[in-house]
Amino acid sequence: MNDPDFPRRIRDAGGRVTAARVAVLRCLAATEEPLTPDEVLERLAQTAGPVPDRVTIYRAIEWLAAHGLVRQLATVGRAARYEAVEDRETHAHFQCRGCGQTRCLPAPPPPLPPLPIGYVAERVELVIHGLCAACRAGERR
Amino acid sequence: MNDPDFPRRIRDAGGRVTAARVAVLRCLAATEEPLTPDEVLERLAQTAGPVPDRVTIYRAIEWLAAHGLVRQLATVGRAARYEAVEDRETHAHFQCRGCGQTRCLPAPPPPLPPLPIGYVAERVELVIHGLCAACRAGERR
DNA sequence: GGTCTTTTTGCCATTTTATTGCATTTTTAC
DNA sequence: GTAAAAATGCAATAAAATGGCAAAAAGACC
Repeated sequence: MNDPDFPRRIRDAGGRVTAARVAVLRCLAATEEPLTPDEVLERLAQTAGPVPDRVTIYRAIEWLAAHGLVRQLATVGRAARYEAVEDRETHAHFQCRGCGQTRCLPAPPPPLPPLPIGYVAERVELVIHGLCAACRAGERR
Repeated sequence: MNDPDFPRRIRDAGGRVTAARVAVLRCLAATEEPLTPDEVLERLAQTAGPVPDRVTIYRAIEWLAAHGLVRQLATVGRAARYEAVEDRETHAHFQCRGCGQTRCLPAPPPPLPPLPIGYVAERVELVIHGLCAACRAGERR
């Protein structure tokens, strides 16, 4: 498991420890599925304490992403989705074309194809497009 | 190689053959890299003939995607990106975190991880996040 | 704890990307 | 050529994200 001391992780990254950053990081770390900024806001709104402004959420996520505590996923939806960076095993992302939901799946790390010269790879992401159980049941067949 | 008879492919998909659909499909098929709707519009604007409205481009892409002639990629950028569906060899997508550009790379098809029951996979996409040669040179090191 | 400096936040306005409604035009079948 | 169905253009609207700036909070120092 990862160190759940979010304030320390933020301080170690060289930033100020603010309520918004801690709340956003905790929210993303506590969630199974990657969330959009608005989904983070919704969840924080249901928690005790003051709710940060939407713009603050965006900026907190931006800062967390720039400092490697959170990462943005490749998605087909309109809104960006983020997940906390944990050192759990590698995983892929399933994305439902029906409801747009994204969820993590355990998966071995895929092989890295050769890149053009001068290019550097920093991360490899496997995205499985398809239909989730609920959406499949909902489609007329 | 693929059949370049775009009107026929559109008719075979069960739709009307319109100038906008043919132009959008041809544009995407003629381009190395996946394009955003606005990039498609830019390119069509530089071509001879009447330029379709932006909304028409959106709707043409939507129709083409719904009928399997075009597909939307998983991206981290703000705008959606599309590529023509060709039966060329499988490929991955490289996405530069500097300039946001997306390009195709030849790559073997990645293994499909097991899915939760009830889920169906329709496509697997491999996304390599990193820096392109130009952006890497631009970053201070 | 009090004071100072720097960073972050909240609010408002704005931009970018995408979607909807509806009258007009185009496509296709006959 | 004509009629029915579908697609388009235009204007308005929605959704997601960003920028500017004054007020507030965090951290460093005493």
